[in-house]
Amino acid sequence: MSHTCGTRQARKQKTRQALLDAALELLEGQSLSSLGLREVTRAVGVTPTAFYRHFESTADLGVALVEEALGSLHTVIRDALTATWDSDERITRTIELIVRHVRAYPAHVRFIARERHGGVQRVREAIGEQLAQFADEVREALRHDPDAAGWSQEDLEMLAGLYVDHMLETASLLLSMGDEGFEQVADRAERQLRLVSIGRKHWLDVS
Amino acid sequence: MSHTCGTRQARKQKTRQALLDAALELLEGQSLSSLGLREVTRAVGVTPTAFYRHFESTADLGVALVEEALGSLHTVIRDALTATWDSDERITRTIELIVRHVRAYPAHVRFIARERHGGVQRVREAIGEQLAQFADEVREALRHDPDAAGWSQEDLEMLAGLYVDHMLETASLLLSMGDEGFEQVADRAERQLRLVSIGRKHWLDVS
DNA sequence: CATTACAGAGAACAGTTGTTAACTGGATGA
DNA sequence: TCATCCAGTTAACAACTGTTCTCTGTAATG
Repeated sequence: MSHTCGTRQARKQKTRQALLDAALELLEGQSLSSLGLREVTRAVGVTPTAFYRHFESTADLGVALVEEALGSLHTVIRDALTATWDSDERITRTIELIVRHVRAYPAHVRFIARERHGGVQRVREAIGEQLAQFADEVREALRHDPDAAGWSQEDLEMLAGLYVDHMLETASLLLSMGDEGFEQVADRAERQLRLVSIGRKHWLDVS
Repeated sequence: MSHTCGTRQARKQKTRQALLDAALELLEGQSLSSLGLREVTRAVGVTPTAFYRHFESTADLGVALVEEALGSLHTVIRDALTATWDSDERITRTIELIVRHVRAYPAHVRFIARERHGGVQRVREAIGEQLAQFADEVREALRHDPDAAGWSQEDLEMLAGLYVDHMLETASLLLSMGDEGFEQVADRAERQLRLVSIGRKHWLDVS
């Protein structure tokens, strides 16, 4: 790597980011548990030993990638939750947000979908924690939703989990489709959310 | 390997199965894309070169594992679909079937959950095809269900997809829990299915 | 200006990998 | 009975892996 410009910390963070970027790109064709340290440094153009200045293993790098990938998703979710749309428009807008996010950060989405159940324990755990936090926020937002008034805490969690899982499932399904299938998948996901929405309206009728 | 007993074909299938079993066990701690050919043969106790008599690569072995793992799931699904329970009992029984299957074949479930979005394309495709077939069967069963009478083909597919995805999500969530969390997860999954069921009953009211 | 801190380079290590080729010996089939 | 087949072995190959140690040059610190 060139030692040409910028302050010390800045240059360090630059190569760190380069390592993350290169890893993310390499992970399009394999899973984290087969990602080699040398492979990453070779793609960046630095010595294998330089890797240790930033991460102590590829699993460690994976955890960093989780924060990067789910950090961007986090803002998207907060936006979707705080917006005050009516029930029907909210579904349409949410799907639109997902589609937009998949188009904007496909590698991030792929990484999360792949490593969520992947072969590296620490990374699985990191993703699990973040997703649990997402579910908590969704549940909290649902508490102030008129369509979920009077629901028990357990039922709110149940619904929040359904939404988070469905979001991830939709995102990774969008990824696996070419651009021509986007609309079809998005439409199906929208109808699925609508079905759930109808179930919500009549949930207290029976239980 | 010992050349001691059985006919020729039988011994060949025996080591083939041993390779599959060993691979499945090794895959509990990593993903397929990092599974080495030598690693598998070492676990079985045969020479690396013997591997080529059965598979041409670990990806090839992975495809074979897909058939084995989803073959057993297939019978479970058929049983659940053909049984004629009423709507409420069907949900309870279905969850019970999933729980039982996860307990009986945890390694199979883990493999499918991990490699469904994993790093090996051919295996992803093989799983995708099988799951699409599952969804087709579910959709066909839904066609004769009174609670889905008058639904369009697209809506039936939408619902079937929701069910298949939810089944897999539930199964892999059960896997990641210790035995003590089983009941809780199963209960939540059951309520989620009930929510969807309520949505089904009122689907035609609005669309 | 002199000193220290430290990101990255360089070289070497033991161990592993996938793959090839030639070989062995017991089951198979005429 | 004898020739054939073929699952598995043996040996060797170049290439690659993670990790350690020593070194270099520049930015930061006083």
